[in-house]
Amino acid sequence: MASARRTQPRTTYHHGDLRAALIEAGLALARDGGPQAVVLREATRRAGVAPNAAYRHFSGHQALFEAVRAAALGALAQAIEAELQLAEALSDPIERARGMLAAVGRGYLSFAQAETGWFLTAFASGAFDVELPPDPARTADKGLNPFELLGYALDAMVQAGALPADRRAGAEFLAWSAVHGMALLIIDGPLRRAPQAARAALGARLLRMVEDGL
Amino acid sequence: MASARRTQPRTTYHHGDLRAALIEAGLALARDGGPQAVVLREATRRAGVAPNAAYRHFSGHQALFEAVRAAALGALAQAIEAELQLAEALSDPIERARGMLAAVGRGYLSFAQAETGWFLTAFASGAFDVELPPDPARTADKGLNPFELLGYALDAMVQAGALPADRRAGAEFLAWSAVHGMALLIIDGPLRRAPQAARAALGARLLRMVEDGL
DNA sequence: TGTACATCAGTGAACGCGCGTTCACTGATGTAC
DNA sequence: TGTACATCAGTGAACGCGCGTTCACTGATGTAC
Repeated sequence: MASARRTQPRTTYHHGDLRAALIEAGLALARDGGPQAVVLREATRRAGVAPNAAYRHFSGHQALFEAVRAAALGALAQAIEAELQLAEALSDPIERARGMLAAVGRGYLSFAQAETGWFLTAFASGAFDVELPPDPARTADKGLNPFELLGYALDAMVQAGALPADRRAGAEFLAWSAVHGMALLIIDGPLRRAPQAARAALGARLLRMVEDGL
Repeated sequence: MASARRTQPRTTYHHGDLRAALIEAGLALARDGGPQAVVLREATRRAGVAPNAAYRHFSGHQALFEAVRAAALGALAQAIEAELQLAEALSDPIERARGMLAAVGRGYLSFAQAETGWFLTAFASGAFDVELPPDPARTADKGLNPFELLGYALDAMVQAGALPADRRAGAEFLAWSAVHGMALLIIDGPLRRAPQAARAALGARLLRMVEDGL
């Protein structure tokens, strides 16, 4: 079942960059197994190394997991930022701001569907405490985490006059709730078997609801 | 750590109602440990019975878990229905319908906070397939699951003219997304440490957003 | 009403599993002189 | 430039853990005659 799929055997005694290799392996495990699949022993197997070698680089399983989670969160940030960039190019300020908010939502929902394992890993218990990883390859350009990107879009809404300033406070939580909830309905809930088109339509409707309702 | 806390030893060889006792024990485990804590061996320990005795009543761990989950879902339905009943007493039709929708949301959010373990168990992977348990003690009066209760409130909205009929279809998913997402932000997300008053205020604001945005 | 016996609900002991983690170790690296 | 040696990154073997599950069994129940 859990095939080892280790990389080609090393020729050197030292690995080179075991820490990165373990995170990479953990990321691969998370990708198609979610948080539960991030298993220290399997990560070392894939890195072609004895299980206890991991303890040179992580204090234990928990520490490895946190690193993997941070990386997954970084991947989500990158996905959102990619969507965001398209919207930021718009010239009309209001359209631009609205587009940005929708982009964050769309990026979030697409990522949840395209990278379900990472998504669930990113938000495994306690995930919201996690800082973005300093690794520039995984941190998106703006250096913001997904939550902060949402705030960024909301700020743009206020600046453009598309959102009354007195509704700005706490608006992240409302928008995030809606989108996060729908992501879970899609991943594991009643929308699990809904066709892609139906999901997309509901997603768009949800984003409109948020925009109107904020 | 996981203290056995078994009930007083049996005097009879036969247990009496082991099936119910195991579900009850599983429910207790879920209550303060979430879905992960529903462990077959521990449930038998608490029922004062050998581990394999469970196999007389359940095909395996999975089947026991499903039963526990169904019961947890039933408890949520009951909590929602209790809120719902208050709102149904209102005389003005529009106020009544609006009150019902808000009641479902409030019931959902309160349950998530008051019975976090059960809440997470009810929505553990694949939960939405689960039928309500036939056990009348756990099934709420209307015999509807939480999702259906939400639909019931939305129907009332349409009947009262508080929601355009053409927006009715799929409205469950939008409302559910918002409320479910906020429940998770509260349980495990950035609102984890928010004071109770702040949560309640955000919850009310979220429900208003849903109502306006639907 | 009493007895034979099939059926049912439990017991006791053991299994293999894969995990995270610890121990004492060895091979490789790089720095001081 | 060469050598001694501290330091670092890996190895190999083993641990205990608790789990779900299986096996052959025994005690209790209830039904047929």
